[in-house]
Amino acid sequence: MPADDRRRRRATIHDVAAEAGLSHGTVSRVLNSERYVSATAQAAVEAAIAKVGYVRNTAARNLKTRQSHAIGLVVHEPHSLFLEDPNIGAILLGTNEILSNADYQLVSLVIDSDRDSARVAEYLRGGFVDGVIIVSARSGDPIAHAVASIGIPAVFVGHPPDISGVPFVGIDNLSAAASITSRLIETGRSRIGMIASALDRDSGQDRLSGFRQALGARFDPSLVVEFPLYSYDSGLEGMRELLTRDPTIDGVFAASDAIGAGALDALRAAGRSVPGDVGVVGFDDSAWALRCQPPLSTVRQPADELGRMAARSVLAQLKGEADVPEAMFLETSIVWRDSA
Amino acid sequence: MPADDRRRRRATIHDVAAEAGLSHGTVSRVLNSERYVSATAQAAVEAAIAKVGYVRNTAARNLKTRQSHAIGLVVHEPHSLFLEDPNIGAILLGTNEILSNADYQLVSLVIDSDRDSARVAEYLRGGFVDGVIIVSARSGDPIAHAVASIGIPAVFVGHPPDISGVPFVGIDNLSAAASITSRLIETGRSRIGMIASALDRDSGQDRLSGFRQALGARFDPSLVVEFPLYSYDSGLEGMRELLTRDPTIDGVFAASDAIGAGALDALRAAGRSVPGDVGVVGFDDSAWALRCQPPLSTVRQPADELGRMAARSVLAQLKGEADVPEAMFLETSIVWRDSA
DNA sequence: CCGGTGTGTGGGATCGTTCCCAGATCGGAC
DNA sequence: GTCCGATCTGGGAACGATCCCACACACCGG
Repeated sequence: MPADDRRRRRATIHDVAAEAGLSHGTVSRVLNSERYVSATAQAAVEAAIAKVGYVRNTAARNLKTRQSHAIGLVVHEPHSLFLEDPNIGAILLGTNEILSNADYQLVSLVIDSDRDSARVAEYLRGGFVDGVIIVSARSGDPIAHAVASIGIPAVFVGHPPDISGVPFVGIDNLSAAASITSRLIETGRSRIGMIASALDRDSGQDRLSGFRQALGARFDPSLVVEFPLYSYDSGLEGMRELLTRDPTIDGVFAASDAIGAGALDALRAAGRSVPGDVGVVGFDDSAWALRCQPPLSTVRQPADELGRMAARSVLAQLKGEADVPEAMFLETSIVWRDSA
Repeated sequence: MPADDRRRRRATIHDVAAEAGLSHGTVSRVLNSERYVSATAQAAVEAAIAKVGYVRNTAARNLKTRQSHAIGLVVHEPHSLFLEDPNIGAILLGTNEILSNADYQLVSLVIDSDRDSARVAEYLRGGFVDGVIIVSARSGDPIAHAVASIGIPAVFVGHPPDISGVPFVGIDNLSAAASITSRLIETGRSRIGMIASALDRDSGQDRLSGFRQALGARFDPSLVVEFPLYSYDSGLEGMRELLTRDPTIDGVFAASDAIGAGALDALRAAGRSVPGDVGVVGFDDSAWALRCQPPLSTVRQPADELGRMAARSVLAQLKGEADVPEAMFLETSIVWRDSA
């Protein structure tokens, strides 16, 4: 391909119109599959598009329609956890699948500091995105409040306890946690602790509540330790602490698989066998669960589907659909492996 | 904030001009920090911008300048590995840091099938991005060739063996591999194998070559197994195979930390102690290395800095800088832990 | 035969920038 | 005093879509 061929002006809607022997108005109508286009015109335009190699100029479209055709995915997590947490990746992939099929672009916005937070809020206000999907918002999250005040279509994946009126998709963390805790009880464990996490989020709170609910009268607050992050390190440290508080502990509910993996390693280091001496269960059914020694029993949550649902919800809001549900829950299930 | 305030037309350059008592031309000059703007005009415009809350309309700018102010990050990996490989995440974060500071938007393009490949090539041709950063390209990669033919600014992170003339950033995989293999020898191992991977990429090839070079005459091809993916599963399976081929094996170089983690688990399952019976070393210094039992000795490569360098290179090309270096290498170092 | 409704098409105005050209002002050199 | 360059400013013309209005035509019922 010669150099000047590459640099050649890209074909516009007018070139297509000229090639098809029609007006640019008609071409535009075909492009947007509007009504009132004859079959012959349709065919002529399509042929012309193929012939001149036309690709729509997004900038011009965006300018005229005052839309960006982009959706922001706000992830409020440290960069390190963004890489480590497989749920976030799965949500991202699911979201992207739906959006790219609908001709929308996904823009990831990671917030790791207050400075980021202000920058992202500014970005949202600037009209760079038509809608937002917010993952793992904490209570008091400035972005969540900014979104509510800007009034742009938004969805939460999980939802902060202090915001209402914004749709969200999620799972029933409470019953899932209660359910997996019950099975820990049923397998004969009597001294059961929990390594809780992210209590400033609904997921963290609800998992703790479910645990408490399942144990009922047997609930012992001294057997609950709490850490801010759903990370391996939290599990390592949390398990050490629990062993100190009560060496006879024989069951542990880890608020995430990463925490569970840390707990298993801490137990091994302390010379306890799993599931012999101590039963351990996790949450997420992420890659962590499979790679543990022994593999972790856990709650399976459909993170990719969560992402898809969230994307569909913003798109529906964008289309102005009236009946966008405010709450959407997805089913979870328990995967029973060897750790309990 | 009342509802109609929210929906109010966004301020344009003309509103700023009116507020400042100047022309829109002058405002534009301030916005783009061009020459020939008086200090008073500058100040007046800045004050007006703050007052009316002006944010530049990207669509209009992009339309006029025929640029998108976006850079594509093409990752040629299965979705699953995209989530699992911490290097890719670190590269993404580094790239994003530089680009967002330079007012560019990062667009991630994951290729997981031939269909994706065609879609992405079309996307690049469509002018949606001004430049591309290509991660983990394989030899014969259609996107890499498409980029070369479209003639848009591009950089490889690592580089495919069959492309030249396109800048790339990378590390010296060969000497790093040779170096870590040498220390395996120095600690007294005599039957040393390797779990190689990704031989269709320069990184995979060079790590194997380095291993071979370090062993010299002691190199035994029967102690090398090879898998397509740098994954945990490759390590698990590879180690089992090596143990079958030679039960007296006492040293293993895993081509990545994920592979190393798999190898460790396979060794444990086979009842071998590490580093007692077998010494294991990895590559990457990713989160995997720290979480192994025992922690993995490995090669540290600065993946985030790789991403930053790549971003800087595309930006330099975009600015039309003449002296953009074609090859950029970053230093690696060896992290000595307990596994060897 | 006429008015009304439903289709299909053409072409102008518009979105909010950047770019460029024309003109104004100001020194300094001759 | 004149000329020339440098500095600064104003305003018109794009960029390439979408949207809307005007118009042409077909068909139908009364």
